[in-house]
Amino acid sequence: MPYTTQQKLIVSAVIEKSNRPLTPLDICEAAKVKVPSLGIATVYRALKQFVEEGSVRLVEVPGAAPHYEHVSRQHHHFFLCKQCKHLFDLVGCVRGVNAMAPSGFQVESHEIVLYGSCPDCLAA
Amino acid sequence: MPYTTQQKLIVSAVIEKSNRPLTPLDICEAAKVKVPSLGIATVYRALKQFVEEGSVRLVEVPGAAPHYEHVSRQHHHFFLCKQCKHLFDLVGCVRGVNAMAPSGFQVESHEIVLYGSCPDCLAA
DNA sequence: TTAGTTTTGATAGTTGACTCTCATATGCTG
DNA sequence: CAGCATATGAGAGTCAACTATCAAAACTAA
Repeated sequence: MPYTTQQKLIVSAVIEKSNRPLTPLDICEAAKVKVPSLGIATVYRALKQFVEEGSVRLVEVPGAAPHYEHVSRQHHHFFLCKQCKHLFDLVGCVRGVNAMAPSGFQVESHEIVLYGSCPDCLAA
Repeated sequence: MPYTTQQKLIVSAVIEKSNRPLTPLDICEAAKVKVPSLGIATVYRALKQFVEEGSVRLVEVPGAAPHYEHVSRQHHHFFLCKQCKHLFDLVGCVRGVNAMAPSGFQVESHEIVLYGSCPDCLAA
């Protein structure tokens, strides 16, 4: 049975407190503030465990590295800034998306991603 | 200035004639029928040139390898079968997608992907 | 055709995202 | 707190998708 360690607690806290999906490296950076010796392998191991337990979700977006977010966040989609590569959340969803499939196709889920520039990069 | 070679002509023809997006390996396989000695590096070089010229478009979908398609194909989105990993085209698009972005964000494009099972895999 | 430039194919190398290994450290249970 | 199970960190290894290298071949303009 898994042990509860400082590293896992910090990694979990970082994900839970973030207001956007994070990459394993983002998480490692942020967690090092509390546990400076933290290795990337430990972050990956923690993420794997959390995803299996169901507390964290993998977010895959074309054109971006894999990100992770806490499952408590509701159904939503993403905005990927082409300049800084940051992923932002979009609130809400468009109706009728699943109806785009032709008959005979069974839709299980969908993903919507907008691409462009975020306010910060537009200002710079 | 770029030369016009047999290899590039074949690669271009393969992409143009396909009714779905292809991976570099798909393209290499198909083109080898005409140019058996074709190397994968040449396919990548041709793809890079075509994308720069604007005649071919890169299609990135999470859960699938990078695919390429001819730009003459109209705006559309994709259905990824989770079983056979084939990418299918969807006709049409949903209105109001770009309006999902909060003010301050500049949207350039969007991508919609449906995930599920295709008719063939459902039948099997 | 010739001369110069570009392209090709085979293969080695690179990159990013993990995953494994193992000695050491930490957490848990009695 | 003793003793065993699990976890950690550092670095090596893996894997897929490219990308660089370079001698030989193909292309183009004159």
